[in-house]
Amino acid sequence: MSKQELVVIGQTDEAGACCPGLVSAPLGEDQAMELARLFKALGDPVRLRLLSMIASRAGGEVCVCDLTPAFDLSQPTISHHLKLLRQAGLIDCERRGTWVYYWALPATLDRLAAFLKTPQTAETTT
Amino acid sequence: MSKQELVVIGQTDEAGACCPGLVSAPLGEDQAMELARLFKALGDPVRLRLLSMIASRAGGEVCVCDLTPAFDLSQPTISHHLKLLRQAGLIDCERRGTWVYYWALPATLDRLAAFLKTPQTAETTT
DNA sequence: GGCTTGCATTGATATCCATCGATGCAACCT
DNA sequence: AGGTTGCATCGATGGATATCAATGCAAGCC
Repeated sequence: MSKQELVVIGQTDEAGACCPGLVSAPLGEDQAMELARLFKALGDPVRLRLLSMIASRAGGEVCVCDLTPAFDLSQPTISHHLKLLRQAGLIDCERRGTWVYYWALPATLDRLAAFLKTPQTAETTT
Repeated sequence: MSKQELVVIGQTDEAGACCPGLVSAPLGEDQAMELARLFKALGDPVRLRLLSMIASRAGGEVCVCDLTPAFDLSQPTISHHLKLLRQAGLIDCERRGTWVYYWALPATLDRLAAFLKTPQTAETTT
């Protein structure tokens, strides 16, 4: 039997607080749980479209009244998905008068992107 | 320059380039559905750890017999998660004699990373 | 105050999913 | 052939989740 041992390398958090990358070392349980929460928030087509509509908006902000009619879903359902995206730290919102405006939090997106990136392209970040 | 020399299998998209990025333009329904399937596969801590264990392995391959004992789960459950990762195009496997070996498909990971990456992070610390 | 609009919350429900034990199947080993 | 090991598949089940109608709540308007 080829019983090899998978030793979890010490999570060397160098220059990055949480996770040095999916490929660099096996994930610990805690990190996996936290990251899975983020990816789960992206694992729905409605939420992906919502996030994309918010993040790609030129002014950086979108009113909910501009998001809801783009879907064939009820208003509470859209509100529910926006809440999940907000709880995941992907977007944030603010009420301004009658309307509520949402904007994207690119730090979380970049963190996930860095986590997924395989280290085959050598580059130097500032 | 800096042309990618990797043959990206998953990008044989007849409708042109699949997804230029989450931030560049609102996602269509079809693209959102396909990408959500991928992110959903990553939205589980067990699958994230499995993928990390596979992708971080030096030789590039891991035997299932090395993966299963790392979890407090039954063998069918691990097999189920591996199947989902494989259906998502994140890993692939091959039977060699008695054992089955899994390896990562970095093209899919890079595609997701590129999709999440924001154009340029301009120090957004409000 | 009373009415309307925009959005969030609640409660209910149908569907999905992670997990398990049992079983099946392929390959190796006497 | 018979037995054993490694892994996948099946069927069942409890918990999570996406969705809706109804309702609540804040803000503007009459």
